[in-house]
Amino acid sequence: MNRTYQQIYQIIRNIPRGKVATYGQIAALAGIPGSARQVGYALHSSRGENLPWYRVINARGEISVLPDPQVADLQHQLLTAEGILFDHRGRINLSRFQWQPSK
DNA sequence: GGTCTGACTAGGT
DNA sequence: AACCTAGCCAGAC
Repeated sequence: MNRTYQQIYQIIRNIPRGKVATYGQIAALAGIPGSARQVGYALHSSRGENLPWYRVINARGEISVLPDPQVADLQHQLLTAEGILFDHRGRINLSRFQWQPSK
């Protein structure tokens, strides 16, 4: 595993309970702004890492289209269990629930 | 080593 | 607000 992936994982581990972060946000924090896709890839190849992967969502506040719909369902449950609310279209209010590091 | 794919995003329409 | 497009770059083949 390379250093960038480790940074990505470390950042995700820092997302506090009850908050979410976007792929692009994590990419920027990991020093690879504009490379949100790589964050998605890092997650995809991270099964086994001890990560709150479910706190990572896309920039529109939605659970991304995942390879496995059951995983998306699980993600929805886990977030709800932390007190994060979804609107009737399945979207999270980012201005309310997005993690604001160092602020 | 060229091409294609995709847990994405910002910007334009 | 929804849809389209170009840009993105690590893996898979």
